[in-house]
Amino acid sequence: MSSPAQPPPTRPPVAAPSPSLSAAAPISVQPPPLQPKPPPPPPPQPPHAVISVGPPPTPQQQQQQLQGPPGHAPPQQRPRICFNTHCKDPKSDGPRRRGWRLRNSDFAELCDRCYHSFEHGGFCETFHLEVAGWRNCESCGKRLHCGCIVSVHAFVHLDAGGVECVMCARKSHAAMAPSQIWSSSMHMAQNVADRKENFVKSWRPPAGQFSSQWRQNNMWSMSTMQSDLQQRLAFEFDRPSGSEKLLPGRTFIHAHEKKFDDMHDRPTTPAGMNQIMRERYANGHTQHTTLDPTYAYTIYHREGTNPNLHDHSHHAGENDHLTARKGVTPDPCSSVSTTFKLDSHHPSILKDDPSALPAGLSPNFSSANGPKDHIRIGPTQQQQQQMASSSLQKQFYSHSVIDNDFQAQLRNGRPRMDAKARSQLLPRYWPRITDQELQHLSGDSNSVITPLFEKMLSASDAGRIGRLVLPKKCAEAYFPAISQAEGLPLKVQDATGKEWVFQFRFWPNNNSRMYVLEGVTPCIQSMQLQAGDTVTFSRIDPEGKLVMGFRKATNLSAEQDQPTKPANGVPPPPEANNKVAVPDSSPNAAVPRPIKVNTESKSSSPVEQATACKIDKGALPQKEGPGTSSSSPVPVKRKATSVGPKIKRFRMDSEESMELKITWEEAQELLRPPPKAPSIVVVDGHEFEEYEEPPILGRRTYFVTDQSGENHQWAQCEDCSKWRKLPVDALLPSKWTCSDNKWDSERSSCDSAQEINMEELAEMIPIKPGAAKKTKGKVDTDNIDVSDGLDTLANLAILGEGESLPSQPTTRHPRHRPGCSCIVCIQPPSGKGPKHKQTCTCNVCMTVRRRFRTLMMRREKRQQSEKDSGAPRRKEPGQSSEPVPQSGSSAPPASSSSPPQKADTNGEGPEDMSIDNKRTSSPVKNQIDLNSQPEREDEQSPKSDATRLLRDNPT
DNA sequence: ATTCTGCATGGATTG
DNA sequence: AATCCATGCAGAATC
Repeated sequence: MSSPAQPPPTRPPVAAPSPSLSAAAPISVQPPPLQPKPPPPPPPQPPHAVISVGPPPTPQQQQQQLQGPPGHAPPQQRPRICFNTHCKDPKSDGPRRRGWRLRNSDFAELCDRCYHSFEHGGFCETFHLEVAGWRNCESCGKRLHCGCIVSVHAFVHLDAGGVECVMCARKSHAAMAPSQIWSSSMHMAQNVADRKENFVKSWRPPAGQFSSQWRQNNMWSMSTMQSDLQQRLAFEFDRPSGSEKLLPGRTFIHAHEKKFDDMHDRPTTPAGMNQIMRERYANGHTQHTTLDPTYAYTIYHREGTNPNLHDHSHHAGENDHLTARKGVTPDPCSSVSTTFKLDSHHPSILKDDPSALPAGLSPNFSSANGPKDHIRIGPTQQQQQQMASSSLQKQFYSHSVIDNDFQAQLRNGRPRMDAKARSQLLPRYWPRITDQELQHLSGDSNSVITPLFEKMLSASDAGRIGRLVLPKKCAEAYFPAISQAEGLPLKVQDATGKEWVFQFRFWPNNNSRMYVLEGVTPCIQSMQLQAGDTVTFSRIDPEGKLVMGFRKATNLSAEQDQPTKPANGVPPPPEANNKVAVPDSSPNAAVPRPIKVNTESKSSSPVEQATACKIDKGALPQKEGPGTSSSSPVPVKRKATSVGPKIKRFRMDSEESMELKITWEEAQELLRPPPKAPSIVVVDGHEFEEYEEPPILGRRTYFVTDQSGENHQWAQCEDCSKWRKLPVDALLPSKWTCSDNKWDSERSSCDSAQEINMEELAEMIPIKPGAAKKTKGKVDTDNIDVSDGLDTLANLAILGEGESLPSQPTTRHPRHRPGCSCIVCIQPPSGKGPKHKQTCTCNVCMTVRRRFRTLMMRREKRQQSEKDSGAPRRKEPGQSSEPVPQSGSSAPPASSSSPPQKADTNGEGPEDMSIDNKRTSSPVKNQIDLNSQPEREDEQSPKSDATRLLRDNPT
């Protein structure tokens, strides 16, 4: 079912995100049983504590909010300090009124004067006039403040950049979308039954799972509604400074929501409903001037009735029914519109997108407890709600130019969906899409793209099985609800606009479910994705299409390197590899975006940033990197942990691997012959040095040729960091101090001054004049024009012409020093050019010769051994476990039993060195072949050319 | 023999 | 401790 597909004829062509967010919505609603214990009263909020870090409002607090008319004095225990940092008399007496909503779900308490300013929409003009962040509406030119929490919802971002006041945004949207949206909504409302019928053809939920059935239905026919609903819900969260942040309030909700993650078993209780209502009231979403409070109540009630996230996407049919019962005009249009305003602050709402309505009304009315739940909310509550909503609205949403309430909603509303989603989903699933990316990918400026989630492909996901495991919460939140394992086909569009149909299904697993998308192989392959790459799922509204984008893993590091984008900062440049098909920008651009999607480096919110950091740093090391949440101005209540161990795996190329790489290279440079003098073995008239011990890591030195032409090497004292000039042949241990300077008694103490100053020294060796100590691991390999590293140099020599060390395409070897004329130093990588002479005594050549001796000796031993044993075929050196006879005084197998790994394999070395090269094997290498690379090692099997050459050319 | 399918297992992560 | 989810595995289906 992975074919790019055509949706089943009988099914609506939507792979729309399901009520999921609905999931989000219900989630926000807390069922009674899970009601949190009333936390201790929040500590007094400092006047400037706009970014509230306090605990989320307790139910009691919420209740207070509900009961007390907006604008009324807050509880007495609260500090009577005006929240407005610019208030001239923050401690003035008088009641405190509720201003904008804080990120902790609470409300800024303002003195009477500031409140009035806020209420009349002149807060920013009054208090923020001198503050940065003022822009002009692209349409009407009106000045808009875009830099504070108060005004965050007074404007919308345009797809093409710039901002527009909510009024203009509303107008423009109304002009372009209504009809279609409406038709969509209406259509759904009218044909729910039919659609359901169609849908159910292939899937019929078990009896009693009505809600699921609805959700299913919604998937096909009400994706738009759903998405709208999701967005709407998303708006319930505050978005300070225009960026998403993890709100304490949300966290609070989240904590409870989590208990109900499983939409399949989400309890429905009156208490839960009440909770929801309180919350909504607190959010100021309840009513609206254009709304019928009753209707609003109904909506909430429904939601509360069924906390199931997916229930939000219920079709209009139910809504109508409910409406009728509530005495609300069943007019779809009005209801839709009303719903929108009531429940959502979603961009679409701003645009009067009716489609959202159905979604909003979706609550699972059919749920068994639904009706009862409704009933449980007594008239008193309703009244309270109405009052509260009404007043709250005034309080919070009265700044609008045209429609104060509306604008107020915008201000205080939040793309809850995203925020909520994030609160629900593990950070590793948070969509990390930048506005620019989304914009870039969004061809239709009218579309609102809402990033849903992303997932890094595991080996299994990217494998040929074609099954993409979906994070459970993501699947349940954004994909259609499924009650049967068979699942249902899901239509997904990729970045190129191509549509694919996957089978969205689940497997029973440990009393839970494991959601998978089947048939993704073709899509994955078309995107050329592999394990470690990331796929992103987003939704395009109002179409409600699911869009699947991707981001290549290779980009991760780059992304991670990007600086974190400030909350209101300029969007970072698009990531080249990010093919996220979901332009989110839309949401961002056209409307207060449900989510500031961003991801790590581009996170705009502290939380995101924190997460991002974690992803970055942690991601390398993986997920939970060092918590960076500390940097967040707001206490992040959720652990911004996880990026997942797998991610770590995939990002190994970053810091850790680099660290390893450096160490590796350094190790090569620092190899020293073992302290014990080598034995001299004579083979075929050639003397060979044979070391019994493996090489050691010595101290790094720099070889220089002074003005007089004399060669020296410079080493730094471990203790005092002074540099000492040493003879060229000095081999230093890894830990070397001035006291070990046996070559210069005058400077054999750290008390002795350095022979030359750092500036002079810096001219000779690659050190920074000011650097007392050079970090070992930070040595720039490019500057390693002088240093030692027998193995490296030897390999360089051995590799000979036409071949250079894998990562060091240079003609210089670690032992290189000015004036060195060895082949390694003078010969270009191509191998062409002057050959070093047979009499060359450079380190390279010497090492090569040494290796050659070892090899020859070994070979002789083997031959002798074979002769003795009569073995027809000699064993490979590496396989020989027999003790190697010592032909010389003590020429031990310089390197245990391993074969000469790196004897020249190309046989194309310089003529005079060719033999040596071909037959040389570094004793060092035999012990520790730090130069070797897996690939090369593979090539150098016991039957390697080197060995063969040795056999064939014993001389 | 290979691929598909469904489920189980267990390490990793979260609460 | 509970949960998630990457992966393994066995049986079935298909080539």
